[in-house]
Amino acid sequence: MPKRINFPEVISKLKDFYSHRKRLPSFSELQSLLGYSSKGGVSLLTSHLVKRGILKRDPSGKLVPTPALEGGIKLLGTVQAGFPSPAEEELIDTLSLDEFLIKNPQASYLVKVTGDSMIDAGIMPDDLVIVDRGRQPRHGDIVIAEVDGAWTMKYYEKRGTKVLLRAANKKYPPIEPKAELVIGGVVVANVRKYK
Amino acid sequence: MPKRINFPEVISKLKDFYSHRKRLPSFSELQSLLGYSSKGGVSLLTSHLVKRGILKRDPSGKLVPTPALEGGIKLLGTVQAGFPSPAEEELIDTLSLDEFLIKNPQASYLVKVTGDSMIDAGIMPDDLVIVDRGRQPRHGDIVIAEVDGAWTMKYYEKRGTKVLLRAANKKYPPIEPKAELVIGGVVVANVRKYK
DNA sequence: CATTATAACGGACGTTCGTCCGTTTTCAAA
DNA sequence: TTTGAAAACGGACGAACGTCCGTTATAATG
Repeated sequence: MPKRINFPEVISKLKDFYSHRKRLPSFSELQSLLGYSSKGGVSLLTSHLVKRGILKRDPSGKLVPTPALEGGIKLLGTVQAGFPSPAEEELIDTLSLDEFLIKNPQASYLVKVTGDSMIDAGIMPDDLVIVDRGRQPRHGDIVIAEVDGAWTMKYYEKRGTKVLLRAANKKYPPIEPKAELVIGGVVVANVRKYK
Repeated sequence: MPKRINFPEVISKLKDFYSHRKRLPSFSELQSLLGYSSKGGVSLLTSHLVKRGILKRDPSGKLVPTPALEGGIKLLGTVQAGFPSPAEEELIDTLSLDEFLIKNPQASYLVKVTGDSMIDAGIMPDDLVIVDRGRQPRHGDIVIAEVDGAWTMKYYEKRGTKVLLRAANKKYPPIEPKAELVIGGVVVANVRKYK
């Protein structure tokens, strides 16, 4: 039996388990997962993981995962910084895109973009935008609005007491809504998946 | 005591618990959370939640959350479809951005974009790109590559046996790497957060 | 070689967990 | 009013859980 714990391997197995099962393994599951033959050993191991910040204990003393386990993504500076080697991976911060992009999960929706009316703002056809409908639009926001019975995406701009809806594409003229302006929500993020 | 279960309220409380604690509540926790005075009642309730697809049971019989609980985001069609009312929310599919965008969590990184070299591809300064470094670049992919000691983002294009790195901005001329071309990874997604 | 610290073993123990089942309450339909 | 179905109560039960602790094994140090 070895004396050193292979942390990268343990962490990767934990990640695997958590991302597939959406819960942490119990001690006995960890036991067979990692090849221990006693629960005591597992107990020691988990205390190390807590020290390292891989796991933590919630108010009631139960083990819960930290962001490091939650299927998130490692965070880097800018491209210039280059890429980390596997050895230094443990130092890197992990981030959940869901939590990062979505403030109000209950009131947010993912909508596929059609048309090129916002292309100059970097929003292209087939992109997905995250729309928060529980948010008051402010000058400069991109909003989903109902215009003449159809829903479109536009910049929301205040001109004195009036409101102007402007596309990010010179092909389309700005719109000044007549009576009532129905806002479906504010675009809080744009997401594009390649391939 | 009522006879009908208030599912929206139960679901919202479950979401709350899961998104904050990263685990499901135990039966006794559910009991006090929902104001039951017996575990039997909770047991009945959970079986309803399983039937409705809010929870499910994993191979070992333990309760685990479905995507509907996992802090994900509701999925809609295109903008034209308009917005759902709270009443019909239960029907909507939920999606985790992490799982949707990231195939290889272990080998993926989030990198902040500097410069405007890919602006015609809709990748703007301060966007975040998800880079998968465990993937072979193919013709047309956007890659992170080391050119003259600096890391940049470019289209990866095959010209016969040679490789051309091309920016999505006419201001920058294409680059034909001389000797070795170091690829840091393939850009698999682009993410922009507003405000 | 002797010393020391860490890791794992192997049980014992008390607690919590979730299921089960008979009973009671509530509501709606007949 | 009677009947039936669904929801919750209230406990009992066995199984699983995680902690604890003394012992043994391993490896690094000097």
